[in-house]
Amino acid sequence: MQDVAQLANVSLITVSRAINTPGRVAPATLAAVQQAIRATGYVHNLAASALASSHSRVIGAIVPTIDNSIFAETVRGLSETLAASGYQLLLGQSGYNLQTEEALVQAFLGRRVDGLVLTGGRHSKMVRQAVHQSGAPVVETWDLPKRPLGMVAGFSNAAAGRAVGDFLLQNGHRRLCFAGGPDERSAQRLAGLRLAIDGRDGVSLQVEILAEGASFAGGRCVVATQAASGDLSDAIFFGNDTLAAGALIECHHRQIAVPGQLAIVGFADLAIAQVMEPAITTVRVPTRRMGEVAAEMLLARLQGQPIALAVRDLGFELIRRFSA
Amino acid sequence: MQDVAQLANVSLITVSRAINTPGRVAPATLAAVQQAIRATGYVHNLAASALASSHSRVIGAIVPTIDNSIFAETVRGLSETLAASGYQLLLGQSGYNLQTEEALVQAFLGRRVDGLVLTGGRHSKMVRQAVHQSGAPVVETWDLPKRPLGMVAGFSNAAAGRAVGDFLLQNGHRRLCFAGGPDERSAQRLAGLRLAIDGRDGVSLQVEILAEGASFAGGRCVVATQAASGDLSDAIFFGNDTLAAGALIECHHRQIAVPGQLAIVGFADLAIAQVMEPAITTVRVPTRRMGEVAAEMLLARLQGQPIALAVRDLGFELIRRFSA
DNA sequence: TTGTTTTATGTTAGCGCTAACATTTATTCT
DNA sequence: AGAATAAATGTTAGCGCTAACATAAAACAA
Repeated sequence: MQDVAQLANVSLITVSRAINTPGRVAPATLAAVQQAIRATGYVHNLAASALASSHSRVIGAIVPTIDNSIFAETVRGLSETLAASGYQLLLGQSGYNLQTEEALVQAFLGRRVDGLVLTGGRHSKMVRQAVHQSGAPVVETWDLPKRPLGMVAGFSNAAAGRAVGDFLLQNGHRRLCFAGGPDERSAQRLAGLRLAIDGRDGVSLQVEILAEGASFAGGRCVVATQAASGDLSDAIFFGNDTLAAGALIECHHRQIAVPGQLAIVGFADLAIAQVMEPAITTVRVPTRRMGEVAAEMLLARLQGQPIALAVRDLGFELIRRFSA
Repeated sequence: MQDVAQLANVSLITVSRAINTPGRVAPATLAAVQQAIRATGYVHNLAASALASSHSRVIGAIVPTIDNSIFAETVRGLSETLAASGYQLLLGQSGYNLQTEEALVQAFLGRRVDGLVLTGGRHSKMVRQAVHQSGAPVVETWDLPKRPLGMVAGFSNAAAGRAVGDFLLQNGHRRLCFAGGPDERSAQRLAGLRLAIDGRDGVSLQVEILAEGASFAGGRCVVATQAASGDLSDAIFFGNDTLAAGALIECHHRQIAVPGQLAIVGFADLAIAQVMEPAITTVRVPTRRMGEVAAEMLLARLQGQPIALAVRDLGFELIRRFSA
């Protein structure tokens, strides 16, 4: 930076300003500095900048896993929106594990990230404390926590579960099954489903918790097990379209009519839900939008703008196709 | 840090050592410092640490896109291996765009990342220069560049294309079609396929470049177009299992026999390749392994270990199933 | 014992930048 | 024109940590 300043015949701080707030530098000076930057091949050291300004322009995001198309879309929305404002994304995967999340939050806070994006509303006590203490703005996504840590860009899993339940019951299904992953959001959807069932006579509910939250094999397995035991449900609500697609495939193999013998409802409205035969009835959630909104909220907060709505319910939509 | 030092009755540097190289501090002192850290709720400032030590413990990775399960697995391997060694992942998406890659590399270098992971072997001149000048170790993945930028953890797309070509020709297919994305690696596979065809009489090759590299719709479209024009190929090699699956679905709709009328080969061996009916013949590539190996190479280099093999060909495997 | 090596800890300076205030120069108003 | 204001630039100090060297204490050898 010294070299640049010398070459442009200005002081260090003017170079700094030319980089950070070009509007506050006279056009001629700005041009000279930019010229000098090009000539010297100077690369602005953001680590030093972060230290001096206590402002890192990095946002930390933690998702359960990235190889699940579901969260990948959220990450994509996040990273693109942030990149457009010169912010970078530090990515962590918690593997649906609160301990791991804790370690990641600690590491991110140590790096003095300007903000944090978390998945879901369930966190260890230490995380709640550390985040609070750090004062960094946080956005929780993929849920509508009762006791938010900060801002929220999500939807109600419980309401979605309830909507599916109502839909299934309205269609005359009575022997229901829920099959999802071991995570909190899945549990919320189940709770919503239970709410729909509550008080209704003659309705049964079987619950399958699958270790792997999103695999074809998991969905196949649920149908296979039920079919083998001769105890097929009327309808299965899966925590994921991938599971639902797997189930559908198993139904083809066993010549189980869908939705005739077995109705299938998925979740997330992944591309595969549309192309399966029959197309899968599912719940569309604002996967990508959550990432974008989370980024926007963070960005606004960092620019000192007051956030009108700190908790944004981005909603969901039951997409009725042909599998239920 | 001052507080911690005072409470533990040691100097600043001893606290620093207790954190960074606990082995070089007497056990009793270490315990005292750790106690003090807990008592004060001290969070080590890694931004300052990075500045002082010029060692950020951050690795920057750039993939074309993350919502493609293909790269997501690589990112996952990367991030998990890095996290295990206390390194974090700064993630960027280039959108298959060299300009965007350039901007990201610049930003990452500005943050003084300790290493860089890039996808593919094609980069703008500026990127090559900047990376070289920065001296940061780099790993290129998903390809085996002729003129590597640094280390490589990949496989030969050309060889994979050639293998598919040989396989298709051996099976008597003569009117071939290649359908892939607009990226360099896809082009390499096409080049390999052409090598297999070269000099053979009576073999034709149609090429379709799809804007969206991985969608069901793209695959369907290719088959639909060919069928509509009454000019169906014998075999189509898709750049992606998602495309291949889309094609298969369109074949079902149009009652085109696979592989009888049309043979289909995919790429990547995604989960969907196994569950389609018929199961898709594809090329398995070391998706996740590339991320892990890239991380390991970087980590080794950063610890000053000499890398035995700077270019690692992780290979591929033609998985013969029933669609070709 | 005395000198030598090893181990543990401390002191000083500085990583590369920006905040906060100070100063200079240009512009506006009466 | 001269005072008042605004715009552009500069000076100083320090962000929180660690490298490099310096020193003190402990362990060892002759």
